[in-house]
Parts: sequence; C-alpha cells; structure tokens
Amino acid sequence: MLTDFNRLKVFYTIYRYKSAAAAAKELYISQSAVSQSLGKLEQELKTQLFVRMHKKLVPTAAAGRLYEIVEPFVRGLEGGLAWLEAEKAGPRGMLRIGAPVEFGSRNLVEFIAAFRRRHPAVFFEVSLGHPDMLLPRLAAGELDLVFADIFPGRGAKSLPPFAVSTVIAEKLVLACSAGYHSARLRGTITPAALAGCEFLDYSHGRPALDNWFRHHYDKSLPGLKVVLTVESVQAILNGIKGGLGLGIVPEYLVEKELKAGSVWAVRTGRPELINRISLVRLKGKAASPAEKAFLENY
Amino acid sequence: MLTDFNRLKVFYTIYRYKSAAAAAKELYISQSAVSQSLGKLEQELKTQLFVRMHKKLVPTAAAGRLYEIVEPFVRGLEGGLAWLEAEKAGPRGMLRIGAPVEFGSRNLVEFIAAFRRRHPAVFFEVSLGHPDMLLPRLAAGELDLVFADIFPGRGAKSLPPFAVSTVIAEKLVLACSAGYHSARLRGTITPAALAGCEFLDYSHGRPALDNWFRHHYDKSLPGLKVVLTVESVQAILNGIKGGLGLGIVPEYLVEKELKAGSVWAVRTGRPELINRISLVRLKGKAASPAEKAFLENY
DNA sequence: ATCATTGCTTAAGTAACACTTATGCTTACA
DNA sequence: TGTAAGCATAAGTGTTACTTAAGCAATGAT
Repeated sequence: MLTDFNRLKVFYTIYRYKSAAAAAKELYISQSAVSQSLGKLEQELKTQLFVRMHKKLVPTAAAGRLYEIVEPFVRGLEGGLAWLEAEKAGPRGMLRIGAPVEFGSRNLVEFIAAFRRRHPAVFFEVSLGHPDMLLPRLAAGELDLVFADIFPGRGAKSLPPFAVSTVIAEKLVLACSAGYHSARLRGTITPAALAGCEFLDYSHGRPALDNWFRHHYDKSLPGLKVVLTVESVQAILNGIKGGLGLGIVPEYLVEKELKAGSVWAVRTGRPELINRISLVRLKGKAASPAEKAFLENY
Repeated sequence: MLTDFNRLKVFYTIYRYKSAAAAAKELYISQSAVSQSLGKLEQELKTQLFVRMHKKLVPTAAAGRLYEIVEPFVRGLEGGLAWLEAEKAGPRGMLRIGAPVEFGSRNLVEFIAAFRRRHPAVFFEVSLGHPDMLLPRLAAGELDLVFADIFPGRGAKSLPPFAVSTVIAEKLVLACSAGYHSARLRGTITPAALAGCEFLDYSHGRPALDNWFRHHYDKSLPGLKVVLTVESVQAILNGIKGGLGLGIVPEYLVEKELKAGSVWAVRTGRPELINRISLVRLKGKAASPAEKAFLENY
C-alpha cells in the first residue's frame, strides 16, 4: 500500500489548482512544503505526476488517473463527515434493532410508527429472531440495540459486555380453551391433574412450560405430552383457542377472551410468571441522538 | 477537510481485523501507535468509532459508514497503483494524440493500426483539429503528443515549452487539372500569369497559397481569386481535378496523376516547398514505455 | 479459585520527518 | 530590460507520530 496518504491530499489540491502556490494557500502551509510533498509522492510512485512549467503545473496522464481515484474519495469523505455531523446534531440516521419475532412485529413496529411521527429523519432496520442469534450480532456491532426476552433461568450471567434494562414486564399465563377446560380439568388444579393434559410450546426443549412449572410448583414436570411445537405466539394462541391443549401466552393477548370466558387460565395462587422483555445495548457504546431519543421514549 | 488522511489508513486496517494488535502487525508499527492513532481520529471526528471490548474492537454504526467510504478508495488505489506499475513495465495504456485532420485520419490511423499489431495493450484517443486548438490542450496536459504542420512563417518562436521534432517532410505543389492548364496557362509561368487564375485554399486567410508564393517568388500576391475555401485536402484535390483552379496539395497525393498527365503542377526552378509535419511534446515530460515505443517507430 | 495470557490504554521519552525560512532559477509581462 | 511570480532546493527547526514501559481488565487453563 501507499506509505503516506497525506501526500494524496496535497496532490489532490495541487491538481485542482494546477499550482503549488495556490494549493499551499488552501492548505495553510508554505509553497515549499507543497513542492516537497509532491516530490516525495512522485518518488514514491516512481512516476512523474506534473510537468513543471512556468507558473503552472501540468498534469501527466498518470496524474489524471490518480486524480480520478482520489477525487470521488475526497467528495465521499466530505459527504460522510457532513452526515456524521448531522447525526450528532439531532435524531436522524439509521437505527439497527433486533427483537424477538412476536414482540418485534407487534409492539416494536407500533412504537416505531409513533416514533417516526416525531422524528421522521430516523429510519430503522429491524432484525427478528432469537436472542441467541441477535446478541452475537449486537456484540459484533451489526446491531445497535436488541430486545430480548431472557428467561430468568439462563442468560444474565453470561453477558458481561452488555448493558441490560427491562422495558416491559408482561404476565405469562398457562391457558386453554373453555371447551378443553371443561372436558379435561374439572375440579382443583394440581400438578398431577395437569400432567395428563396436552401441551403446546415454542421450541422442542419446551422452555416456556418448564419455566412456568418451576415458577409455580418449584419443579419441572418431565414427560409432558407436547402435541405442538411452533415458534409463534399467534400460532400457540390459535392452538389454544382450537382446543389443542394448554400453552403459555402473554396475559394481555387473551384478556378479552378470559373475561368473556372463552379462554381459561390456570391460577395457582402464586403471582403470575413475569416475562421480562429487556433492552440490551453494548456496554461502553455512546448513544447517538437518534438512539437517545429512542431509549428515552421506551 | 479531515486533517490527517493517514489515520484513515490505520482505521481501515483496524476495521478489517477488528483488532488493534493485528492492525499493528500489518502496518509494521506498535500496537500502541495504532491505539493512539484511532484515539486521535475519534477525537477529530468527535465520534466514537469502536467499542472497546476485551480482545476485540467492535465497530459502531459511524465506523461502518466511514469504512464504506474508505474501502472502495483503498481498493481503487491499489488497482490504480498496480496499473501504473504495469504501464512502467511495458508499452500499455492510453496514448492521447492530437493531429491535423488530414494527417490524422490518413497517415496516423494507418500507423496506429500497424503499431497496435505489435503492442495490442496500447490504445489511442485521437483528437483531430488545428494545431492552434491542439497545442493549448497539449500545454494543459490533456494530450500526450501532437502532430502539427507548422508553416515556417509563424510558430517556432512562440512555443518555448514544447519539444518539436520533424517526422515527415512532404513536398507541396501548386497544381491544377490538365484541362485548366491548357486553357489558362499556356507559355511560361510568371507571377503575373498566375495572378489571373482561380485558386483554392484551406481557410479564408489563404495561408497555404501565401506560403507557397513567398517561398517561390519571395512575395505574396494580394487579390488572388480564391474560388473555394475548404478545410480538407481531399476536397481541394477533387476541386483541382474538376478544373476549379489551382491549389496546394502534397505531391505524393498526385504522383500518379502527374505522371499520367491528368494533373499539372507549377514548377519555378526552385526546390519545392516543404510541409514539415512535426511531432510536438511537452518539454520535460517523461515518456511512458508506450510513448517511447510510439516515438521510436515514427 | 487462581494464575497466566492476551489485548487495549495511558504516560513519558525519542526520533523521524514535515514544515518554515531563505535563496536561486526560470519565465512571463510591462 | 527590469520586475514579479512560481517552482525547486538547502538548511534548520518544530511538531508529532512512534516506541518503550507500566497498568488494567477479561478470558481460559491448571
């Protein structure tokens, strides 16, 4: 690679003015410095860049070629720096956000819509997926912030470089349809009574169910009949309504149905399990105005 | 503009490795120097570019943007420098040549065709026109070399920054058709006899005719009847053959016709006027291998 | 758990080199 | 012919980028 990029800056200026004296004035250095810098560059490239004529430096073909490389760069740089300045001045620019599928396509998009009404110069790039996929991307600098629904069990301790703050705490209920309930769960609810039922969960390790049982009964029930595994709250909800069995869903999603009696939720006397949606950022990363505005409002 | 371009080179290397230590190794400087350079750049931009994490530098969005500007530049630069190297190694690349219309579209193009058979990596950009238009472009570095038919009268002294060498010396004759001759020029040829004839010239100052008369009779004849002015040797030639009158043409173009007797040329006893086609280059400009090869063969 | 390793940062000293001042040369223009 | 403008070169100086060294934090192995 070229040893000294600064000489290119001098070259660029000389080329524009076809004059060392004019370049010196623009660069706030002496004409001699410009001349020396050009000489060094020519030596370095072992190529003549200008023909010295009286009161004028005439570019050679090589100089023309070099200028065509340097010119778009300088222009791009000026534009880019101006953009950085603008981003520091107020909320604008791109925000790259990761979020769980359901939360991202529901709450987050709604919030973004509201946010953009106040800050139309901010635009978004949302990546939906598991925190397991999202957090490494955050750590690699590909995302600015990530929403993660980290269950109390795992996570937490294995994330030293992250700054975590809870934004939403939604109650999780174990629910089934009224029909399923009246058919399979008459009488008081006990772990033993539940053990014979059909269940729905989000992935094959049944993390949601295990978590719920540990919270409410201090133990997980092995050998549950998980009849449906699907990575979608909406799908689980539909399964519940269709009488497939019992599944974990955010309580606010079934509020109407619970009141109407079409859906029934297991109550154990203990407070409901809380699903904390956390906002994760890289520890030590300065927040841009756009990011600040986003964080303040959430 | 940015004060120090060299820091961008360091930034570029850091970004590629996401590591200051690796960048230091590649740049053959200490890791500390890399760290300091990055710090200076961030200060200069007043923007955080990397989040310092253990054994890793994680780029921010701003760094990504900056990289997208710098990266194509570095790649373009590498390509461009490789090209310069290649051009120095052997005859290749672009040659920008200026020439008079007739010479350029006839002799020059023929020569280029032969030249390219030996050096297929050399390509050409030919500008046709008056030396008056071409030489300033040569002086401005827009052309590498110019063929010029400079009449002895002017030129020569007003071109101090140019290096001139004659490449072709063609005899110019004042000719007319056999029919025109027998009808209008019986007997011995004198200036007085010629004065009553019709003439053809290349431009309205009748430079060719004046030049010819000064050479052969040491004076120019004012008030000549110039019945056709056209900037084309071929057109003049056709005019002569058509019996329009007398015109100046290169002797070799009418050699056959002179021998056959269909065209007749004025002979004064003096040696013929010589039209020197000169090759003009910028004094002090180093010739590329392609240019060298071109000059050697001409 | 503890220790060794790795990588980044900061501080201080040094060495390199870019810049300035000064001079001379060339050319254009009055 | 003289003067002014522009570039090149030389010598000296000043800035600053770099090196060396120490400190800190996080990781992974024993």
